[in-house]
Amino acid sequence: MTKNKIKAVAYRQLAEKGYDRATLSSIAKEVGIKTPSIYAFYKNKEDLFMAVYKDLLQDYYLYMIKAIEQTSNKGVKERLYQIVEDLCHYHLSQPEKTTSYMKLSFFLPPTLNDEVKEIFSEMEEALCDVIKGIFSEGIEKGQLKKQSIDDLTASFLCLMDGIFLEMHYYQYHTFKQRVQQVWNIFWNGICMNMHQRD
Amino acid sequence: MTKNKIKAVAYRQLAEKGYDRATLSSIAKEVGIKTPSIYAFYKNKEDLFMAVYKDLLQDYYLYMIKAIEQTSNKGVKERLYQIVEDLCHYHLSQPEKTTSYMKLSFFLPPTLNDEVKEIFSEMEEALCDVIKGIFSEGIEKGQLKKQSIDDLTASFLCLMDGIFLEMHYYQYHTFKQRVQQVWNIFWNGICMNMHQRD
Amino acid sequence: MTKNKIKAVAYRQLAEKGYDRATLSSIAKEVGIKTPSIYAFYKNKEDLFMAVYKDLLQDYYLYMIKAIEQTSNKGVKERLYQIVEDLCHYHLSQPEKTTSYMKLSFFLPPTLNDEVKEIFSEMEEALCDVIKGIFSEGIEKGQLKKQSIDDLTASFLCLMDGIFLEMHYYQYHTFKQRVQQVWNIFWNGICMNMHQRD
Amino acid sequence: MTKNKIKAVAYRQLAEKGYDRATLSSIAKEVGIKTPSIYAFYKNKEDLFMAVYKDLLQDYYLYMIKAIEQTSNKGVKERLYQIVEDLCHYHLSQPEKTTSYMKLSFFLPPTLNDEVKEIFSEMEEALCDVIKGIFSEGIEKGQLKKQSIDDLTASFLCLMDGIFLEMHYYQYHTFKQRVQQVWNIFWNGICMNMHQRD
DNA sequence: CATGAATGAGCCTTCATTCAT
DNA sequence: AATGAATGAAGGCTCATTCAT
Repeated sequence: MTKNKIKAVAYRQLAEKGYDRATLSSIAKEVGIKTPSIYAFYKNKEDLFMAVYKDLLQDYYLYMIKAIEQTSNKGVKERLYQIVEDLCHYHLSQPEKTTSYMKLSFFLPPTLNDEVKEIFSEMEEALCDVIKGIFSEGIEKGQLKKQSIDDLTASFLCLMDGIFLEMHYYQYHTFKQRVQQVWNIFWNGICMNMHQRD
Repeated sequence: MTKNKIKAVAYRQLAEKGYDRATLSSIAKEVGIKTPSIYAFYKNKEDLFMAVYKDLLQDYYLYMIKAIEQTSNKGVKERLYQIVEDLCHYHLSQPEKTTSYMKLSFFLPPTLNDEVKEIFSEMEEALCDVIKGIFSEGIEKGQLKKQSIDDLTASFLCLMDGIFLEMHYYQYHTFKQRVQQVWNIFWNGICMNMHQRD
Repeated sequence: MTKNKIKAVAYRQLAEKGYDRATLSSIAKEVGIKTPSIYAFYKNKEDLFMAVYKDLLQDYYLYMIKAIEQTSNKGVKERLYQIVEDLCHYHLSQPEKTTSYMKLSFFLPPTLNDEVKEIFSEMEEALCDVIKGIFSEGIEKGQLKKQSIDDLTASFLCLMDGIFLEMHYYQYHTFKQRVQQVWNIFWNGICMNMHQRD
Repeated sequence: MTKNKIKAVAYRQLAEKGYDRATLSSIAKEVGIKTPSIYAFYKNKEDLFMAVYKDLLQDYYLYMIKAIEQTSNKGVKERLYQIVEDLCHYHLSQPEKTTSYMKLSFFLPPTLNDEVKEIFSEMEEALCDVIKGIFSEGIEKGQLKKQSIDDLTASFLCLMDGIFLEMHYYQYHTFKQRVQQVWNIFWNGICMNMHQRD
């Protein structure tokens, strides 16, 4: 279906060049159609990229939610670690998506901003809820020190953001190593360690 | 001096709109000159933004180095915390610089990329060295657990990156709170805590 | 067809004003379209004028070759004279082409130079061959004095160049007269004149 | 004297790039001054190039007149040949002047055209007169066949134009050879050859 | 004399978009 | 559904020129 091919290319070029340099004509050329044909499927450049953005966000969201749910029968530590792992895996396995995602975050054309931000907020909230649930459980079960759940969540999300950013600077191996360390330190900071952290 | 005014405006618009949308004509208009006048001072759009970028990087670098040096007589914990504080202060006190800085990181026009990356690497290396020094000292003095210094440094930088990214999403108050938490957890993960973390 | 109309106008303006002053916008205006429309047909200003040049050279070449071939059943003197006549006729009947042709020779934008020169060389070579053939025949038949064919050809081409240049300076009548004289002198210099030149 | 240096550079660049591409700023750069400084010496770009053109024409004219006069005690053949030689020498020894001269002929900015043409005509007339004188003498002395002096002059000038144009296409050696041949043929066409041409 | 600063005019080019086919 | 043709708007840039210093 041409419509999807257009979206896919738009999305690839968004990652590569950003919104402004991802020209409708360059997209058309890569798809193998003429520029005006795009208008048969999308009202606008804005419209096209709105579709791309929505896909992008939803894709990430669905992936994370699903990944987290699959760990529901594991312990708190495993679950949290799994989330970090999943985050890494998601971005590492499709770096283009990640780049798009970043450009999306920092470089939205003003018009798109509001609508995208809304979707973004909704998603974040949902993800937050899941994570909060895990922390609640951890505290209830005595695996985590008693702490404000909101604080823990915020802290965890911050860690994920850090990792997310670093992914850009470092190469695969270096990156993996760093994730490991940050995780250890994080976990040791929040877990209920009897005499010693493990 | 017009030359500096141009650079300042370019820099403000870079933060606001990014490289592509920071038009020479829009810059000229804000400065209060006509577009071709820019060429009396800068060879190019690229040239102008190269100047902006160099300033940006150098400014940040000098600030951090100086800030760190001013803590040289304090203890390890204080020094590390101070660095985090300084990072925050730097970006919070001049959010435009930060935004520029981010756009710079993710959205360089291809030509500028190499030269900027080089400057960037040099700076990062210098910063790294300072931080490594602090960790060495901490371990020697028995304030930190014995750990690979490289690992500690990497971990600390990752934390700073996370904070850096978060600065964008959250508002002042929320942000400050999060920094606090991340810091606590980080410190507790690395310090030589006798019986209890403080 | 707009594409051809653009080329025709470009060609007229090239003759009138030369490459630099033949602005895309002035061409567009004369054609009755807006400047960017030109880009629907030609990639570039360079591209457009490349097309003009190629046409120009080919047109001249085809005309001369055809004209020469039509004299193949005549004597050497008649054939050579006919070539001179054809050259004059070609340029006199469409002076714009000639002017373009000259500007082309002396004032090519550097980029076009190489490609055009190549075409030009090919053409010249082909024309040379035909003329050499005529001289060979003339000598074999004893109508011309024995002389190096290469020299004769060179000499004849020089004569044509002279005429070509003069066409620019003088008005029709004067010019025609001069051609006559140069031809007489040339022919008398090369023909096998018994006692007297005729 | 800066004024003359400017003219010299203007003249060199005219030869190299033609009027339009010989920018005031590129001239200034080569001279080693700033663009507006040119206006201290010349009212205009047009004014500057008018000066260049006048020099060019006068230089050529003076050279030819002087060269011809120096042969006044020689025979007709020698004198005519010497003129051809001088023409060649003039252009070959300073090819830049020649190129300027040609661009001047074919590519004058419309404004300059009239004034330059006038100077040009005056010069040509003066040169014509000298040549006519030589031919008159040749006929009177019985060295040349009786022919209209105007025709002979026209014919000779045409020969010079041809040579002038060819100078552009061919390299030194080839060119010299051609000149020789054309000259022979020309002379044989006009001289009073008893039984045989020499 | 020389120049730094500034500018109006204009050039080539690209882009998103429209519309008839 | 697709495209050829066309365009308004705008962008980066160069040029000749002016003017105050």
